[in-house]
Amino acid sequence: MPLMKQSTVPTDDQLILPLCSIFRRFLKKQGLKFTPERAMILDAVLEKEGVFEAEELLYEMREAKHRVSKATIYRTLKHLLEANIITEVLIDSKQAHYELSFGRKPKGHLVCPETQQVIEFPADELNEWRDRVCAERGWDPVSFRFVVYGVSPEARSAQSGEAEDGDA
Amino acid sequence: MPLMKQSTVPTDDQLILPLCSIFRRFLKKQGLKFTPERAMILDAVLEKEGVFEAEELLYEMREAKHRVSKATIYRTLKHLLEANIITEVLIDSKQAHYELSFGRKPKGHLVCPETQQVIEFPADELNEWRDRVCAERGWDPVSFRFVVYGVSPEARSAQSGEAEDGDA
DNA sequence: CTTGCTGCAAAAGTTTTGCACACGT
DNA sequence: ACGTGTGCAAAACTTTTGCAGCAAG
Repeated sequence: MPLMKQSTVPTDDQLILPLCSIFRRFLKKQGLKFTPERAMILDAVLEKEGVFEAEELLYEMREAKHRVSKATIYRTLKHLLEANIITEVLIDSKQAHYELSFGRKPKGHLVCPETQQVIEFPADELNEWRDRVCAERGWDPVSFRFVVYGVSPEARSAQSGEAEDGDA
Repeated sequence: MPLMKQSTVPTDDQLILPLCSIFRRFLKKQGLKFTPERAMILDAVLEKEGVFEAEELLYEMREAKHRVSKATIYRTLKHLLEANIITEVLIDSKQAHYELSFGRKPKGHLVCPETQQVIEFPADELNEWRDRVCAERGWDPVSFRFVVYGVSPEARSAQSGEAEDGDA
């Protein structure tokens, strides 16, 4: 495989350095600083596959003996959002869920409330919807979220045991 | 167009009675009771146009001299969700937003984070997406949420005053 | 009557903030 | 050096829950 700049969707490893500098540049532009804590948090975010939560990051960084406070995690997530490196995924209203989004095509999420499963699926075609909906009203499109709720096979089998519904 | 039972979307007034009995029937089926508080909350929900929050209901019912506690509102909203009379609209992760959904076609939501505006738009065609996404993975489709984020014209003009971005 | 319901206030869970000190730039 | 950042713990907020008395079926 010959050398290529970064054309197709890069793997995680290929992503780490570019994202690091992108974040750095973003921070500098805002007059903010690139601290070890922020670097560590970005690293932790890059490790994650799919959706994650703030508390999850905190826990994993503690495991890895990295001392970062909850407050710093929340503060940094905010910057990562502004830098468009991560995105909020709206799964439930109780808690924020995030996902690495930099350089990736838009994704939808298939969620099973019973089992808490979250499956990602490609949803780039919905950009057309996004643009049309905005255009029709004179808005500038920014992004979209598409979440499908369903019953996963796992939930369905788990459900078998519980008689409940019976229609009127 | 010959006579039809209740084909088109009914107006709010037409909705009140049916929904009341539907809620009643739902409660009975679950062995729950139809109390004045629950009736009042359902009424308040029917008054709302578009998206609303729990705290909003509480406030408005206080205004109307209806004594209902916060706890009861939350508890009732939960039942209304189960009865499929209202739906959670996922706009941000901080707070739950609800919307009357009974007998209505699926809607999408256009949100401007700057101005807090929320505009509803028809999105029934996305049911096909929902079904396809589920079918491809052996899930049973339940529902979906489609939220588009954008900058509203109002936000754009408000923004004019603030110089900030300038690219690197 | 029996069982569930309400209100209150306290609890729980997530996210934010004030402050004193420490550290990138 | 200056201006931000960090950790900690307390605060802020939304939502849930335990309990004693009350009301629907």
